[in-house]
Amino acid sequence: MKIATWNVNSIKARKPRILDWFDDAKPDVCVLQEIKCVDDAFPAGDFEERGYNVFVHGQKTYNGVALLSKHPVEDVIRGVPGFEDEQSRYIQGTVFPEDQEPIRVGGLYMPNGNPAPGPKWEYKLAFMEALTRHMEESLEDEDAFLVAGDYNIIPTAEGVYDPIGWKDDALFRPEAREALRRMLNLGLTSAVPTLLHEPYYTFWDYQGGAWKKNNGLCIDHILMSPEAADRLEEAGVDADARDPEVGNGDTKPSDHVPVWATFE
DNA sequence: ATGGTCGTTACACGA
Repeated sequence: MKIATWNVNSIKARKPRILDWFDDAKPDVCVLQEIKCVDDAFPAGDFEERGYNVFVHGQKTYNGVALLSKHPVEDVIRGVPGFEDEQSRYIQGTVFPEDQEPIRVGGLYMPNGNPAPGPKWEYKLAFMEALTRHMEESLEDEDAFLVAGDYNIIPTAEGVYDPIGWKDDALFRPEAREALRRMLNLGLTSAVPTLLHEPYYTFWDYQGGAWKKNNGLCIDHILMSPEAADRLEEAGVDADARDPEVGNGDTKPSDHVPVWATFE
């Protein structure tokens, strides 16, 4: 079973590229971030005709997340439990494959947090704390659980092309890296680094020719509970999706690329 | 040397 995450930066602007990727990558489950539309504006039909059940936690202009699954989904949650939030940044559901054990899948769009310090940074700190608490509570159930998405956190210096230049950025500040380590210390494991033993990026800014210079960041992650990690088979990053020369030339790429993992 | 991001929205903001 293949589970993917992708910050698409507008479902409307990106639709042809997204559908091409779905037809090629064929994820069983995919969480999308920054869909930038309300629930009713999400093009559910395009995914339903490909066999997906569609769950949306939308928001106009900013944010918005979705959960797509070829398998039945139950217990859908919108928003981080216990965290009052006007912004649509989290969706979760329990996926029931026909011939495998179920797995709870969370789709995350963490606040960016810039500029730091300031109210946006404070919001990010509060969100990270609430998400950590939700992860901790979820782990008590001791079943397969993962949170995939745009964490907006660079884990280590290997995850940024210019660590010194980014040291005060909300994506790389010590408090953000600490928050991610706190999640890992709960017992969660990051899927891609477990199997890919080299640095990698998942985001390249639109500005400054970042893609051509490979000025990337590693900010999209899949964190797995021990029970999910035990079932991990493969994991990867579809970096080609960032290349304007590859794929649908009429549609510009997202600044993020899909990150995925497969489970037995 | 020149211009040098994108998406949504509306003439600015967030990333």
